Amino acid sequence: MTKDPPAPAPKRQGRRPGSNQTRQLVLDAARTRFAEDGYAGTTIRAIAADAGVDSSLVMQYFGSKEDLFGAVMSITPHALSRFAEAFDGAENGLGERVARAFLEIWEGDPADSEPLLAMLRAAMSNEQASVQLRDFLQARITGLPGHGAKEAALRIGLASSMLVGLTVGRRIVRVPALADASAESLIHVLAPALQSILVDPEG
Amino acid sequence: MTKDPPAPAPKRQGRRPGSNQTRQLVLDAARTRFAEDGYAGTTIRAIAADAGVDSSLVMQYFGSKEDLFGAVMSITPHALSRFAEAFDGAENGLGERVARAFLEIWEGDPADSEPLLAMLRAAMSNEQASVQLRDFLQARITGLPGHGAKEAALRIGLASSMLVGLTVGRRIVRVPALADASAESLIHVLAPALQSILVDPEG
DNA sequence: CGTAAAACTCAACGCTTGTTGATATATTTC
DNA sequence: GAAATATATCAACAAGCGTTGAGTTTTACG
Repeated sequence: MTKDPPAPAPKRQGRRPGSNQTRQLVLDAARTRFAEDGYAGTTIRAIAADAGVDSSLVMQYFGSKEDLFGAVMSITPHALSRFAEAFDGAENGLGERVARAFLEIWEGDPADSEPLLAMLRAAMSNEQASVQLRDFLQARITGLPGHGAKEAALRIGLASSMLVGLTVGRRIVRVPALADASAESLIHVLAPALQSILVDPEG
Repeated sequence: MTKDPPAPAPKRQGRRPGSNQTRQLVLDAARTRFAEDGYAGTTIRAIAADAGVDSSLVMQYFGSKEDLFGAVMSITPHALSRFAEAFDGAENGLGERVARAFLEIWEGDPADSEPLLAMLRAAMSNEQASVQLRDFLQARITGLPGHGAKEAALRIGLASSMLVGLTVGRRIVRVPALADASAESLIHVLAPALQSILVDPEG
């Protein structure tokens, strides 16, 4: 039980921890690169070049490529709340609300969609990303009114994977029929399908 | 218009082109590796080790990693015909037939599913695979009765991407709710959704 | 000023990668 | 057996990778 050294005024001299500006620059470059090229396809050197710094600075900031990737992969609060509010509310129109929320996020600010894209692309061959995406989807899978727990999990899992598939088709494989379609025409076909998955007509 | 040299009996001497056995061994190892680790994550050396040969032999047979990958990626005739017959027939029950055909292929012979898995995994970061998968999906996108050409393309595209998403969830990200579900319980939820995508109730 | 700390760069390391040419071993025909 | 051709191995390459440690510049405090 010795007292901690008081150090009430630890004002050390020297340069202050500074602007975080470059760090954010690196983070942005990494986010875009990982989203574009996947985990294995992205190099620290390329990220550093995009950010206009030396590759060792990237290491100094983030420790390793894996750690940098971990720092990039995250669902923004905005995207998260957008999903949550779509699931809230009456069963009626649930399918359309979810479809609309999903498409809005993907058509909106890249800062919301790029981490998701990076996660998805990397989840194909990187275990860390795979676990993260799995946990995110799993977290969405909770009580859905009117079903047993097991069937509710299956239904939300299927709905999520359907949206994942849509993103793969539109943004990654870029199937023209999907990539060129307007959000409204997608919703028109998507909404009833999602509704039938989420709300069993016989339930 | 000079006559071609007749060369009726070009019986050259030397060892005959032989068994193709090793070549097939390499091809099998490559198929499994690419399906498991993706394109970037797979190394020629690993494939060669799996097949029990030297890595230069792989190069000698297939020229390059890209060419080997091209030789691996292919939809088997069995899988192809299974899909085609599911799309044939009455609108009634179309969703269930497609869902059933799809799951049968994935639960069946790995020789049918592994090239598809390799293709899908690699399509996330490899342009060649992306194009191949896009062409395959695009080829499926043809006349669907009762709709205009553009809407038909959108509907089949959406149905396909939904099935792609299911595979991502079950086989790649391995979301427990999907990976552990039985084929029957998946079909029970999937079939009505596919039906609503493929056959517009208002059409 | 001097000094200390942060921000940043430079040059190199050990390693793995796809790919290559030389070389050795089988197998077949003359 | 000799020659020719297929099959397979070996050792090495040039390039790129993540990563490291030492060194340089910039900024802030005393």
